[in-house]
Amino acid sequence: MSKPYFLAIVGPTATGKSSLAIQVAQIIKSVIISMDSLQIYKGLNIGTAKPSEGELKASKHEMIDIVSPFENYSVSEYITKTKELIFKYNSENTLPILTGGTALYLKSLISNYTFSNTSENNEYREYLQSIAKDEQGKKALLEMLYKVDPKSASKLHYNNTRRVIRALEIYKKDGIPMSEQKDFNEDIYDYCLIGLNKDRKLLYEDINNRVDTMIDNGLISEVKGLLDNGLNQSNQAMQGIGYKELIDYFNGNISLNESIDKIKQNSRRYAKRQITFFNSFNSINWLYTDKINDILSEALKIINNSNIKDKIYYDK
RNA sequence: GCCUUGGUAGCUCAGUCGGUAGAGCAGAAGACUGAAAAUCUUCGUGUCGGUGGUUCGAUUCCGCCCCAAGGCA
Repeated sequence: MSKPYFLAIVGPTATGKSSLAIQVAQIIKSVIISMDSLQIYKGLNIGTAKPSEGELKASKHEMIDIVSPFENYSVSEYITKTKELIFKYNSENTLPILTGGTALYLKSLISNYTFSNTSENNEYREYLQSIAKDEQGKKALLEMLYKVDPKSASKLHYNNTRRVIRALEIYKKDGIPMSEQKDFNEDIYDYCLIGLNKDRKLLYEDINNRVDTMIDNGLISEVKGLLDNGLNQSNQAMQGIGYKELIDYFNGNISLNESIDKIKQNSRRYAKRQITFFNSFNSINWLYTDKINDILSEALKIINNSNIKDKIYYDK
């Protein structure tokens, strides 16, 4: 029996992943599964660079606009849903194309993280948070983790309160440390990974320009509208780049220009973090868009030489 | 033209009572298991404006020059 299979097109923001994915999807009669932690939210369109209506019509897209911006969403839910989609499309002899910049989603999928059954425990989180008020408290929290899960603790810095708390939360659930959670690290999928990147300087220029375009396209009124609907900075969806900075502007903390500069800066830093994370996947075929004329044919070449080449059906 | 205050890291500036200098921001590198566009870690050599002088030794004191801002004419 063959393994489930997919193609993924990844990379930092503003490298043309979506556009390439749509082109490939049309050629190999495929379907796109978005792999983006913010495009899942309804109403966040301009700031998340969500595909246009035309693009959404040109190819079938999954995992876009699937939750209300008032709700929280997690990797675990994403993985569960995406697995189902991969199985479903494979059963129809279709190669799904995962596209997006959320590296954790891809990593969780291909490492087959189980995430156990330890969902969030808000009461406990608040209690732990109250301990971590100052440096002493943060160190104390990490000490608590050392007592129950030294392996996880040794990998964490006491300042990374969020992760320390998460590890304690997992232990609290049923006494099994995070580092002992069953982890099926076997390759359960056949996949081909294509990464898009470009010269850092060019990438940063493109990011800056894209932010200006988003502003021209009405990002400010998009954020205003979301705020008018009752969202605020405490909503998970509003922590996205382009949203939190404009909220700071609307709250009167910074000027509009400062806000826009901050959006550009945070986008650049984000892109760098994405590159770092994706670089840790050693099976990515990188394409530098500033060095290659015909990205599409290069991408197709890679796919046709990959271990999923038998899963491509040009006509149906 | 004269007076005043400045000229130190990409930027804003601190500092050296004379022993070749350090913060914030920017930037770089990295980590990543139910918030991931999140969260976190590490990284600071630069003709101390130029040039002469004093000195064992000057970015620091003195002279002159250049540049900038403000004031007076």
